[in-house]
Amino acid sequence: MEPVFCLEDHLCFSIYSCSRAISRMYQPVLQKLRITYPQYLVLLVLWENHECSVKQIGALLDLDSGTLTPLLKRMEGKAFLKRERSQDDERKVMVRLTQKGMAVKEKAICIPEAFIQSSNLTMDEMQNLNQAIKLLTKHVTNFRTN
Amino acid sequence: MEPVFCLEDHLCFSIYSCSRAISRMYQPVLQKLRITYPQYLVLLVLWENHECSVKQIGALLDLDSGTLTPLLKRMEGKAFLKRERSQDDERKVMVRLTQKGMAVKEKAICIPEAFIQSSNLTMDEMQNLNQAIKLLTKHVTNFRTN
DNA sequence: TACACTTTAATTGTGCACAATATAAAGGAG
DNA sequence: CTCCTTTATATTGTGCACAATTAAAGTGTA
Repeated sequence: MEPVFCLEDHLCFSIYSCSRAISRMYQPVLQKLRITYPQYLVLLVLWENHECSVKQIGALLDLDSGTLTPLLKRMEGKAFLKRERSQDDERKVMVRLTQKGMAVKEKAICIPEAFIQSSNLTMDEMQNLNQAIKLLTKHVTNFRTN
Repeated sequence: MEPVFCLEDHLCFSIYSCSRAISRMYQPVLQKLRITYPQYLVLLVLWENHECSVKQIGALLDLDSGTLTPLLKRMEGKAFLKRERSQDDERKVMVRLTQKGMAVKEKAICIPEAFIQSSNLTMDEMQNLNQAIKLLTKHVTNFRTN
């Protein structure tokens, strides 16, 4: 009838909807660890790079200081990490995991595993989908509406 | 090194990230129409079904009243729609587009078009990706972490 | 009819996202 | 060494998301 405005066909909607479905699926596990999904992403970054500036975390997760500053403060409040100004460059705030922050890693191992199981995808399908979506993100990001 | 916790390989992250990238891409166009992305989704629903209960909108968009009630009030405030209690069933709030709400449709035509262009995907690729993501959403939604 | 149960919205509270602005430090150019 | 620009974070304000609770209307059944 009106294919252009059919909700069903909106890829943007299925992606938006999928993203929320995933974080709802994660919720029970994350709640046990006393973190949220975006906080889990920050931990992923810090497990890979032991010390990071706010800027670096933002670049990796594509989040700005308006999101990260309060989020990191909450995580510091729960003793997952420390925030302190860099000595060399007073503009930078360096973020570093505490023992507790490093320790959650063991308990979080089930999270990517649960997702892989729930997804019902083979590793190949998963990687292909991942590549396709990353490419889409890249195109969408670089696109400027005249 | 540690494939399980590599941010790069997290499909959940690429989906989350893509979703935000898309709504940022839409932002300039949506701002001209004085709506947000979730509000655009509500309009998509109402362009298809002229009158809807809050419940029905929520079922289609997978959003609850905690999100929809204030969102719909804002849209009512901007005269895109009317909210009123159903006569038959006083529990239901029926939502109906105003002339203005219907009229935006013409101006919004560029939104799905811009997305299709920006995505750099053929119609086939788009539909395949859409199906894949919907299937993933379904699996993730039905999955219960023991 | 009385009463438990279900359904539908609204409300409350917390935590993102993100635009816009502010502030302070760093890094030049002259 | 100044002035100017850039960079890094913080702050403010608006609008989602969503869990949890409340309240009111409908339904079923003894």
